[in-house]
Amino acid sequence: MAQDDFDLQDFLPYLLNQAAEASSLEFQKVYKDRYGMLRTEWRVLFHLGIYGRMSAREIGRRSKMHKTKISRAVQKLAERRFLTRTTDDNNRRMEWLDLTAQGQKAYRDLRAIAMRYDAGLSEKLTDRENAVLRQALRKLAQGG
Amino acid sequence: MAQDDFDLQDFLPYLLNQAAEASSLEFQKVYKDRYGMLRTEWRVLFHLGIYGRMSAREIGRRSKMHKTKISRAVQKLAERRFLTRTTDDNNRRMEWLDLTAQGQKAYRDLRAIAMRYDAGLSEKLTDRENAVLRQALRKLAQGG
DNA sequence: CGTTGTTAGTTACAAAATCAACCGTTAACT
DNA sequence: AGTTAACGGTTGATTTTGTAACTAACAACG
Repeated sequence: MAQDDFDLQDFLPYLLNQAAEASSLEFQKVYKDRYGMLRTEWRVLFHLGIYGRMSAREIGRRSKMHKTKISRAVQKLAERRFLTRTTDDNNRRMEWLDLTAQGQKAYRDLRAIAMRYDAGLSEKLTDRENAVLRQALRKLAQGG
Repeated sequence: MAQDDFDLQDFLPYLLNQAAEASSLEFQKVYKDRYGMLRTEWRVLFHLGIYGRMSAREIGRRSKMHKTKISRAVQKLAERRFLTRTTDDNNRRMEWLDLTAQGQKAYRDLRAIAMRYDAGLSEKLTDRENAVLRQALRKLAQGG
């Protein structure tokens, strides 16, 4: 009984959010239940796993997460021995973050799950939809 | 200096989230600064504005928001006289939610902004990308 | 040097989301 | 009717996030 020609399902910010939430749900269960991680935490883990050692600032630049979120995620990951922090000698404000062996292991485990999970999502879409979707999302993610 | 063939930018849950966040940012500013609303609140407002009178439960079913979020959003919107609540005579557990004149006005104002904003986002994409994107997102949003 | 500004990261406090337990009402079954 | 379960919605405690103000280290400029 629509009273209106505007449709929430066509409003991109809403639609994107619905899709994002629906499609993170199962993966969230894994990193949460199996590793007790938060979204921020697996993101930091993945940045280090994929790109190798970097600083918190650099993770922020790439992920657009706020520095306080990252700071707290790093703290927790360090407590749990998933990463180590080493202050840089030339610039003692910054720290290099490295995954420990344990961190690498968790990363590889989660990565495998992520890949399978992503493949499962892709199956819901045609090849063309997959290609165009990812392309379009990248444009939108850039912001501006 | 990737060490890895897995790319975060190809992982749909991540990519969707990046796009969702980037694309809600400016709209958020509007409903927050102009109406002091939370995301949950404009969503409730929009559901009532678009589809007309309904119960909190029905909003939850459609939006997949948790009932506590909705309950609190409804409270705030009622306090601010954007909607009224009427308990159903045949089932006194439930309430019918209706926008007040003031609520309708806020809705129409925000809807106009949303439409312009959505149009702006669409301009970043080709027609084909727009069509395929929305189609694909709807599939993903359904979950399962 | 000394002041001022910037950067990398942390902390404290307020705002919001989550989770479980809770009411009052209705439905289902005996 | 009497008991139990389910429903629609609320509340309170805890967790997580967001915002601002804060270190400590460095850089730039006089």
